[in-house]
Amino acid sequence: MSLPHAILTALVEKPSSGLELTRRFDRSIGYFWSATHQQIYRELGKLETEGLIRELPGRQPARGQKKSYEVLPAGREELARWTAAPQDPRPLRDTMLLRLRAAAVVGTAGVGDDLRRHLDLHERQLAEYREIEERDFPPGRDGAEDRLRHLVLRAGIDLETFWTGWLRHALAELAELPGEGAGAQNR
Amino acid sequence: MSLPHAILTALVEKPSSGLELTRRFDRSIGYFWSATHQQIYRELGKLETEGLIRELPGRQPARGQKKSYEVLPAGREELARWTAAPQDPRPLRDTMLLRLRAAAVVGTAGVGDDLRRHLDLHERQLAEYREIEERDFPPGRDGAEDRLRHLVLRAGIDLETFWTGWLRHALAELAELPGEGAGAQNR
DNA sequence: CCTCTTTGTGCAACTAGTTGCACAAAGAGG
DNA sequence: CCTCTTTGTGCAACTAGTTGCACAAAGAGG
Repeated sequence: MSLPHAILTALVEKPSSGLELTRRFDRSIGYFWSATHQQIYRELGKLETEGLIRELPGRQPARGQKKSYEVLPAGREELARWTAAPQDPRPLRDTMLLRLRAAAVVGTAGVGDDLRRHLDLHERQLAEYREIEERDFPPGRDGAEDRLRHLVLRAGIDLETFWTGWLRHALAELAELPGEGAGAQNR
Repeated sequence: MSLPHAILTALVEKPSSGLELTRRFDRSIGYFWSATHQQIYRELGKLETEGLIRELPGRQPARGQKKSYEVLPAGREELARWTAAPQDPRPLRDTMLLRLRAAAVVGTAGVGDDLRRHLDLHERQLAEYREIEERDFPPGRDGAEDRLRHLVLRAGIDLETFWTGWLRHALAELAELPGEGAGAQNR
């Protein structure tokens, strides 16, 4: 439902080839809408046949057969339409929360290690977001585009802040419980 | 990947029929692993043929042909195994963030209303979580099961707190931007 | 009694997302 | 030159999740 619009957004920001898009998804757009390169190529094909994007003209095939795409007016309209349309937030699906709930009935053996690992992952992600913030959003810029993008980055930062805080709390709770590691069984 | 384990967790907590599970997913487990009744029935079938759960014996068919299931030892083992196994957090996919990023290039017309609507939804969810907290986790309880479940609820509360805070911030930012509602176009 | 609604279970078809390759061209290292 | 790796594009098969029904039994309302 949203991948085509994620790609349209990326291409409006800057026309790109499939691989460039893949890279940009890994670094930026993908922070809140992840996609694999296979998904991206498939979707580029669809968007092209639907007439929302086209191959950038005036391009030598360069290395490989690298094709670059740009967004057509119809694509921009579709993106604007989609952006303005109301949408319900998608229901949460989080494995770690589910696992803790499961641990309440089958024991907490093993989860502590993975909580620590997740804490580390989220700390790295948070650090990365902060670097991006310092680099791309120095104080004093206030174009509309910058402010909106900063707002989105802010969400990422706040989310990771929530996770690191909560994971630390979870680890502290777990430490107080009897027999983690020994394979605590309740009932 | 995780639906069967969500169901196993729910069934270990309390044996149930398909409909009861559906209700419990709407109220509790589903807060962090949502599922439709069709998914649930399908999965119950699979879990039964795999020998992880079985129909509760000694049950009159009551009304309809209501079948209740309970977890077998093999199911409990599988759940414990899954809980202890390391798993990567699944990449984020959030439509609202994507839409704001899109709004940065195609204009913010229309998003304000939906931001307000989302704020309202998240505020309700937060209120609901807080009620559950007051009702189910009065101060002073500290069985391991309760503490773990409380921890999970805490994550829900903190997440909704993040969303309400961020959405308010987003609305404030948007109000400062030129020409929302008039269909702001950049470039 | 007879309809109408609610409760409960489920199939079928579809869409979205993932996994596992395949393969061609170009450059790197000997 | 010849292999080996990297870059770039993509197909095919699968798994997970969603949507749209269908239908039967029980209870509610006249």
